[in-house]
Amino acid sequence: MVRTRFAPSPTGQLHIGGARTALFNFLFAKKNNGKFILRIEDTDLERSKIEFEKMIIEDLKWLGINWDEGPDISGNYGPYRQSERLELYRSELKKLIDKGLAYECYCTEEELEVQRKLQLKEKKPPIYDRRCLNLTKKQKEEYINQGRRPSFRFLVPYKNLEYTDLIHGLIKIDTSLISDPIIMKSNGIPTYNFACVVDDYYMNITHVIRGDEHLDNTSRQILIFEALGYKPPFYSHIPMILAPDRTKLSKRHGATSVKELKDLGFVPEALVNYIALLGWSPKENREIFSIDEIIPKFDFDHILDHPAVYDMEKMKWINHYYLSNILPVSKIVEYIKDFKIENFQDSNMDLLYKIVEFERNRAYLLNDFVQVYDLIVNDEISYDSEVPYNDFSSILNKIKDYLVNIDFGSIESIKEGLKFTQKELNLKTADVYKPIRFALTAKLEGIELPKLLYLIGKDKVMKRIEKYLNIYV
RNA sequence: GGCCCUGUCGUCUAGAGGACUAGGACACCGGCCCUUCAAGCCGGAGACACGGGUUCGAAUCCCGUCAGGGUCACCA
Repeated sequence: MVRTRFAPSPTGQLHIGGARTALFNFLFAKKNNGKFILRIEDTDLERSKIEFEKMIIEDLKWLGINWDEGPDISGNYGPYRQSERLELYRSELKKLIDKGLAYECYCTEEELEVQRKLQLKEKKPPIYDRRCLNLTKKQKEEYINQGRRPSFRFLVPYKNLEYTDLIHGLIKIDTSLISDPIIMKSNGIPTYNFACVVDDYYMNITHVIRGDEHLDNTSRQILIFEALGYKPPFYSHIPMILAPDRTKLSKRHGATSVKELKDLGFVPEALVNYIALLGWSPKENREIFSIDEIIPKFDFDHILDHPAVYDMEKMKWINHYYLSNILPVSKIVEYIKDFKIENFQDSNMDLLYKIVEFERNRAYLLNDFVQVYDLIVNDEISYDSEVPYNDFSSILNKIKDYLVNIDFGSIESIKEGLKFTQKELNLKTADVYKPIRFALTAKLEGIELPKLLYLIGKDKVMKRIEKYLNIYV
C-alpha cells in the first residue's frame, strides 16, 4: 500500500511550493489507491505556532487537497505532530547510542560557529571535526560542571553511498564529505533529519516526495535508516519553483502564499490546475485539468527534473478560463461571497448572480466582479478632476434626452435604444458610449455598456448623469 | 570554496537516436468580430547554452566549458 506524506513545519503560511509538494503527494497516493498523510513537523520550538498549523490546514482544505491521516483526523500511526512523539525519538536515539552510532557533543553553538567560519575562510568545506567523539568520562563531567548540556550527533559511516531517486535517477555520494549531523538538540528535541527518518519509518511511508532542496538531506537520512536497521522509502525530489528572477521564491517576490493568492481573487480549482502544471505535464497538449482528471494521469515519468519559474500571467489566464468556462455561476457567487466584498447585502444576491453571468467572460480574478458590484451599488462617484473629459457635457446633454425614452427592460432594448440615439445624433458609437460610461462610472472601460445600464437601472442612470452635468457645466 | 541537481521560444512545456522545416499554452504583435474598452476567433514572430565526441544519422547518448539553482545550522 502506497503511503505518502506532506510534512510542513508550522512556521509560516502555506507557500505555493509547499502546496505543490502536497498536491504531488496527494496525487500519487490517490493514483495508487494509497493513503496521504499530513504530518506537522513542529520541532522548532521557537518558530512553530499553532496558528500557522491552522492556516496551513485551512489552505490545504480550500485547495481540495485532503488527507487520510493527520493531526485533525485519527489514524493508526499517530500522533501526527512531532512535538507529541518525543518519547519515540528518545528511544530510537538510545538504539543508536547503544550501537555506538551516536555520540554526545558538548560544543556550544558559538564554538561551532567560529570553527565553521574558519573553515570557510580557508576555502575548506565546513565539516565538524569530531572533537567530541572520543571524550573521556572525566572530560564530559567537566563540561557538565561548566553547565553544558550535550547534543547528540550521528556518527556518519564513511563510504560511497548510492541510491535511486525516482526523478533524478542514480545518485552517488562520498559520505566522508558529510558532517556528523546533530540529531538530538541539547534541549532534548530531535532535529529534522532524525525525526523525519523515525516518523517516515514508523508511519510506514513508502514514497517521500519533496522539493529538490532536500536532495542533500537524503543521504544523511538514508544513512540513519541503515544505522537503525530500517529500510528507507523511495525518494522523489521534485524541482523547485523559482521566482521570475530565477531565485528561490520569497516574500519580496510578491504574492507567493496560497492565502495571498486567494485574497487576490484566485479560485482553488485554477490554482491547483496551475501548480500541477509546474514541473509536471501530461502527454496531451492540454492545459485545463480538474484535480480528479489529473489523478489517473499522474506519474513520475512526466515530472520534470529542472526548476520552473512561476508566471503570474499564466496563472491569471487559467483563473480566467475557470471563471468563464468551467465553474457554474452559483459556485462563482459562492466564492465571491467568501471573498472580501464590502457593503454586501443578501438582498443584492440577485444582482450578484447577474453580474457573474454578464461579466464572467471578461473576468480574470474574483476582484473583477467585486469592482463591477461596487460600480453599480455605489452612487458616490468621484470624477478625477485631472481627467479632461468635461467636454462630454455638451454631448451628454443631447444624449440624455434620448436615454430617458429608452426601454430599460432588456439588454437588447437598451442596445437598440443606444443605436437609435447614435444615428439620430449622427455620432460614432464611441462618442455615445464613452460619455455615458464616464458619467456613470468615472471610467473609460469595463463591463459592456448596455449591461451596465441594465444593472444600474434607468432611475439611477439618469440621476448620475444629472449629477455629472451639474459638476461639469 | 566543497558537494549535489539542472540547462528546448521571454515564461510553462512536448520531445525517450531518424516521424523536427522542433509541436502546444501564457505573454507579445497583426487581423477579424463589435462602427465602444475588453472577451472571443484567426494568423505572425519567437528556442534545442557553447564546444568536442559516439553514430549513416543527435534536441535526444558521452565528455568538457559556461550558466543557473540547491546545500554545507542545536531551521525545517
